Amino acid sequence: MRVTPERKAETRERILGSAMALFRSHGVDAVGVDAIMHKAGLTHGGFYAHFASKEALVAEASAASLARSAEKWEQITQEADAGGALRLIVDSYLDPAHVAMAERGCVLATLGPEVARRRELRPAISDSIRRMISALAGCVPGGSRRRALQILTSMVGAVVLARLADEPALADEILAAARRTAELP
Amino acid sequence: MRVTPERKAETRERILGSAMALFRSHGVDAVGVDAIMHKAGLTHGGFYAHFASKEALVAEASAASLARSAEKWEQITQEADAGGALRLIVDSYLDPAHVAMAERGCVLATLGPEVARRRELRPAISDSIRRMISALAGCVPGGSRRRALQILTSMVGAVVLARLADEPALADEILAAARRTAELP
DNA sequence: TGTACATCAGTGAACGCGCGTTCACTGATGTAC
DNA sequence: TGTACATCAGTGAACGCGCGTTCACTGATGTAC
Repeated sequence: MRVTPERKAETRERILGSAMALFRSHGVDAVGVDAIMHKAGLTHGGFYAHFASKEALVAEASAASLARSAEKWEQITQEADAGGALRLIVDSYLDPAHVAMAERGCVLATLGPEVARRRELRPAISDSIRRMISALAGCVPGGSRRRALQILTSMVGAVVLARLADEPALADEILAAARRTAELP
Repeated sequence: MRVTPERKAETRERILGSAMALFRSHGVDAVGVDAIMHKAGLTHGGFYAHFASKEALVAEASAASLARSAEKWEQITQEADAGGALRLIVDSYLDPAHVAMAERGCVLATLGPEVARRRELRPAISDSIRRMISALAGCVPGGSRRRALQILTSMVGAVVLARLADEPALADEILAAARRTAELP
């Protein structure tokens, strides 16, 4: 059943979206092409009309997920004053809701080590990391890149650690400490 | 070929050691029982004389790897004065050599998200995290638990991010920023 | 101490299963006249 | 505008392959007498 280019693009986006959510929830290797296509409302055979291989999808999905985060941060810094933007970014990142909803969470904290093992993905991921650092630096006193890195670094570590905590109290303590590193009470 | 209990225990440790290294290098799902046993100098069939299943090995290997890190930190705090211990822990964690050698690296940064998805592993992992926090708090001014959490959090995030960097300069900048969070130049 | 039997760590073939990928087919839509 | 053919997104059966696990077997060592 032939379809307009627009509808084909929509289907492709739907597959990408399903993949982004499933990879972040369960990890790249634990999610099959079958599950991704099913979540997108299709059957597995049609996958190869949109992507050359599962690996190609992994590359595109992880890069796109993180680029979306970078874009969101850039928007926030453009729409709010420096202090407000920093608060918005940090509070939403260190929100227990972010910890709980890995399927929509930051790729750095959900798939960081898995993505790092695929060397060919690093350039695209690093581009988004640089954008995130710049966005943070733009709303930090003095525009300090080092301060931006300190904040990014502790936010990513905090979410990774909070997800490992077996008690909410420990997770909350971890998130609160990272909030302090960003100099927010 | 029957064997003394001591030799059996040695073999078991060898399998565990192979698994710990391979999981950290390539991820849990990318490493098969076959590869683990081969690295231990055995054939795959013998695996089940030592572990009930691959999942049981994953649980034991990840918990043991992290417990070893916790133990190392505790030893350092006992053998050095506070300032020296903090410097030793932080410098070795934020060493580019740690970033490069994932197979011997901290489980939090190599397998954090993967382990977090297996809920049943969280208690054992959290126990080690608590020990690491206590060890750090013991060598931080005022014994501050919050300071310990801030340091742990940024160290884990820094290693995750440094492994994603496509250029050594970016990785070094990330590690240097985290070193500053620990108030080391 | 020496002999006969029991044990069981480790081997390697075999198992079922789910994976990524391929392929013949379909039918709705695009294009040519 | 209407008709005939070409295209190709999506279907679902089939493929080879590697995985986790099982199992009959082996032979070195432990135990009983």
